[in-house]
Amino acid sequence: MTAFKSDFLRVLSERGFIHQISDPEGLDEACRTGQVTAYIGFDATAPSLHAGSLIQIMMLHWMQETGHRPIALMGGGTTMIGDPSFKDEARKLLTVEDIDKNLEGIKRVFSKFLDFESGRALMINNADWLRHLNYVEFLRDVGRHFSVNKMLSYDSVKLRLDREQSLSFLEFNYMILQGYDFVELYRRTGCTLQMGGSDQWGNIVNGIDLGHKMERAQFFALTSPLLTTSSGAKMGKTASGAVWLEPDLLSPYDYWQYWRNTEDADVGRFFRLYTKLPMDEIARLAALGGSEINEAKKILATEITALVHGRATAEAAAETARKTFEEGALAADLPTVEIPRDRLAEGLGVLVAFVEAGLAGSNGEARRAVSGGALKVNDVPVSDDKLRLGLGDLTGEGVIKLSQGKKKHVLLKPV
RNA sequence: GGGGGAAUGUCCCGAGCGGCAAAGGGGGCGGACUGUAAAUCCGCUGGCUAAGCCUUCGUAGGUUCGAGUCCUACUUCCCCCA
Repeated sequence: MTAFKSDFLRVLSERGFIHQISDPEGLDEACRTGQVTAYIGFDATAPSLHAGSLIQIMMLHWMQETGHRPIALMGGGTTMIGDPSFKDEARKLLTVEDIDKNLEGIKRVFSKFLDFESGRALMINNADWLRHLNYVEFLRDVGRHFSVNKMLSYDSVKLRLDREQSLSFLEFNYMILQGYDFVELYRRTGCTLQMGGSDQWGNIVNGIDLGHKMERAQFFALTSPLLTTSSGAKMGKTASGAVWLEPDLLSPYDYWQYWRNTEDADVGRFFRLYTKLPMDEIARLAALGGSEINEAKKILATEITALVHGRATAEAAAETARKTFEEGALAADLPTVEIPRDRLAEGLGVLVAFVEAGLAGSNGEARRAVSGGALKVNDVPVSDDKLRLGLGDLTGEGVIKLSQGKKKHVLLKPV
C-alpha cells in the first residue's frame, strides 16, 4: 500500500485505482525493471460499455502512459457463458450474432484511450480460442487443475448459493474459461498481469493458480474498487440508469450532464479516476468549497466528456449547458427531435409532443407530469393536458422548447 | 424415482379471508429548500380516444355471477427422502 517504486503503480495508487494486488512487491519490481503486459477483459453483454467500465479503461490508459503494454480483451468467447460473479440470477443467453454486434460498439471506445500503433497496445478476442475448444481435451488439460471444493468457496458464487438460486453448470465454467484466457494470453503475448474490478478477484486468482500449474509462471492480479454511487449496485441493469459511452445511446450533452451532477463528495475522486489532469491541479479543484465547487464540476464534466467524445464535442456540451442554465436562453444544441410541419400545423397535443420528444414514456405519464407541474413549453408551465401546440408556438429560432423538470430539455423542430 | 414448497405490478424486494389496478419498502421521476450537489420534506411511479374502457399476479385449461386467491396439467427453481 505504501510507496511504490514503479511509475505505473505509483500513478494508480495516488489516483485511487487500487483495491487489491496479489503480490504488491513482486509486481512493483516487475514494473520497475521491465515492460509488463497486462489485460482486462470486457464482456459483450450490451452494445456499448458504460461509465462503470471507464475505470478499467483508464487503468489500461495509465499502463500505456507509464511505458507498459495493455491488452483490451474482447469477451467474444466468455460472453457465450455469462459471468455469474456476484449476480443473484443467471443472465439470459445472448446469441452469437448479438455478441458480435455488441463487440463492434465496444471496440470503438478503446481507440480513444489507447494507442494501438505498432503493437503498443493490443486488442484480442477470446472467441479466437474459446469458441472452438475441444471439450474432452480441455477437461484433461485445464479442467483437472481446478478444485470444485475451492471454487464453491468463493464469495462471488456464495450469493447465489446462499439465496438458494440455481447456479448452472454453464455459468460455473466461467471462471475456468477466464483462468484459461490468462494462460492463453501469456502464451501468445507474455501477459503476466490481469486487472479488473474487485468483483473479479476470485476469477483472476484462479487464473494465477492455473498459470503456476500449467506454465510455472508468476502471474499477478490487480483490482480496482467498485464504483459506489447509489445506483452503482445495479449499474447496467436498468435501461435508463446506464451511462453509455456510445453517442447513439446517450448524447454527449446528456453524458456531460451526468458528470456535471456529481455529488460534492465525489468530485476529487472522480477527477483522479476519470481525467488525466495532474494531481496538483486536481487538489486545487477539489478543495473548492460551497457553491464554488460547481466550477470544478463543470471542468470535471468537460474533461470526462472530452476523453470519450472529443474535446470540441465536450466544449459544445458545456456551452449548451451554460446557455440553458446560466442564461436561461435557448441553446440550439440541445437534443433535437424532428416533427413533420404538417402535424404541427394541424395542432399537436402536448402529451403526444412530450412522448415523441422522449421526455415521457406514455401519455399517461405525461399527464401525471402535468398535474405535478413538471412540464414546460417554451419555459411556460403546462397546466392543461388538452393543450395543443401549433405553428404559433414556434420561437424566433423556429423551434419549440419542451422541458421536463429543470434539467431535461428537448427542442421540437418542424421539418 | 418419492414427498414438500415457491413463482405477484415486464427495475428490484415483497404483502395479498374469492370482489384487486392489487398493501408496504427500495430504486426512479417530479416539486419545495439549495449551488444543475448531498441531507430533509411533499407528490407521482399499468395503458387508453379517461367520471368510462382495456391489459396485468410463471404457462394452459377448469370451477364460480366473479379467480392473484380454489381445482387440474405443464414449465422453471428450492428443500427433504431414496
